[in-house]
Amino acid sequence: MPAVSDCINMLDSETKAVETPEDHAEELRLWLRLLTCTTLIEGEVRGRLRQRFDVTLPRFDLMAQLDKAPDGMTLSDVSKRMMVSNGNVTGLVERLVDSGHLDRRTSETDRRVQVIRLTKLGRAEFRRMAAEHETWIADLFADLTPKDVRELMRLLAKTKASAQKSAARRRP
Amino acid sequence: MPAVSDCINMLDSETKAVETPEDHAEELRLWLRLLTCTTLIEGEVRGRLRQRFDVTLPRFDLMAQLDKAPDGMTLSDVSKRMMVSNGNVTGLVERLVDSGHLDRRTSETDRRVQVIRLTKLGRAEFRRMAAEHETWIADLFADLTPKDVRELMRLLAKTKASAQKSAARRRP
DNA sequence: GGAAAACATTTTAGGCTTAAAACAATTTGG
DNA sequence: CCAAATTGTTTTAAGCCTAAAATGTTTTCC
Repeated sequence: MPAVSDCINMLDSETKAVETPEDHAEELRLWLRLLTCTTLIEGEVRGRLRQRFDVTLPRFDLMAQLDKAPDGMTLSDVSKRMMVSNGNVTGLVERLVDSGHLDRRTSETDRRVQVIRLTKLGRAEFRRMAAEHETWIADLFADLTPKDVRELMRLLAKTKASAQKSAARRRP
Repeated sequence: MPAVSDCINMLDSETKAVETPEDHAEELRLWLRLLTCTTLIEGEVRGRLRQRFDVTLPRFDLMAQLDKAPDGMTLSDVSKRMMVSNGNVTGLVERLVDSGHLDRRTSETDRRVQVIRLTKLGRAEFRRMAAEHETWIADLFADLTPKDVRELMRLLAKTKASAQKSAARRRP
C-alpha cells in the first residue's frame, strides 16, 4: 500500500487507477535480507556442528524432531515437520539407522508406515549437541534485546501466516 | 537478559550469580521461526520458478547477481555475494554457460580470474522472470503493512550484524 | 631474482535435495 | 466385495552443496 505521494503517477487525470507495474522493491529487499540472515546463521551452525561433533545439519535437525517425540514419528510426519521431500527423509534416516542413532520399525497396524525413534545412543548424542547448539544460537542473537526478540517473533509469525495464505491461494 | 523475576533461581542466598545453564529458549524459538519463514518462501519461489520458467532457484539467483553487474563479476565475487562455496559456483556457471545464458572469459590482466557476464539471451530471460518473481514476493508478503516491512528490515539488519559479529568472534 | 605466501579456481568425494514415477498397503464408495 | 482412489514410502535421475585437496597464477618480501 504505497503512500499517497507515491501514487500520483498511478492516477490518470480523472483520478482513476491506471494499470502500472507496481513497485514492490521494498518487499524484495526484505526477502533478500531475510534470506541473508538465515543463510548466515545456518552456515555458522553447520560449520560448528561439523567442527565440534562431526555431524551434518540435516542429521541434527532430524534428531531434534525425534527428540520431541519420544513415541517416534512416521517418515511422513518428519517430512512435513522438516519441510523437505519424502525421498530426502528416506536417505537421511537410512544413514542415521546405519550409524546407530535411529531405530526404525514397520507399524503393527499399518504396514505402509515406518516409525522411527532415537536410540539410546542417538538421544544421548543429540542432548549433548543440543545443549551446546543452544549457546551458539544465543550468541548469534546476542545483540537483540528481549523486546527485539519479541517483536521479531511477532512479525515473523505474521510473515509466516501471509506466506502460507499466498501459497494456499496458488495450490488450493 | 532475562527479566528480574526469571533470575530468582539464578541467585544464591548471598545475591551472587550462580553458574546455571542459562535459558535461551526464546532465541532458539526465534531461530526456528526465522528458518521456517525462509524455508516456506524459498520453497514457494522454487516451485513457481520451475513451473513457470523451468529454471532452478540457484540459477535464478546467480543471474540476479549478474544482472546487477553489467561489467561482469569474478567467480569469487559471485561466491561471496551468494554465500555459497567456490566449487558450487564453478558447476553452476558451467551449466549456465552451456545453456547460453552466461559468457565466461579469462581476465586479460590476471590469468587466475574468470569473468562472467549475462549474455543477451540470459539478460532477456532473467528480466522476464524477475518481473514476475517480484509479484510473487509481493504476494507472499502481502499481509504485512509498510510499517511491518520497515520494522522487519530494521530488526533483520540488527540480527545480521549480531550474527556477523558472533561469526567473527569464532573465526577472527 | 626467487622462495614463500596468498589468491582464484577446479577437482574430488560424499552427502543433501528435489520432482516425478513406481510400488505397496489401506480406505472408500458403489 | 472389489475396483478406484488415497496414502506412505522408496526409487530414480538430475542437480545442488560443502569441505578439503590440488592446480595454476600472482604478489610479497627478503
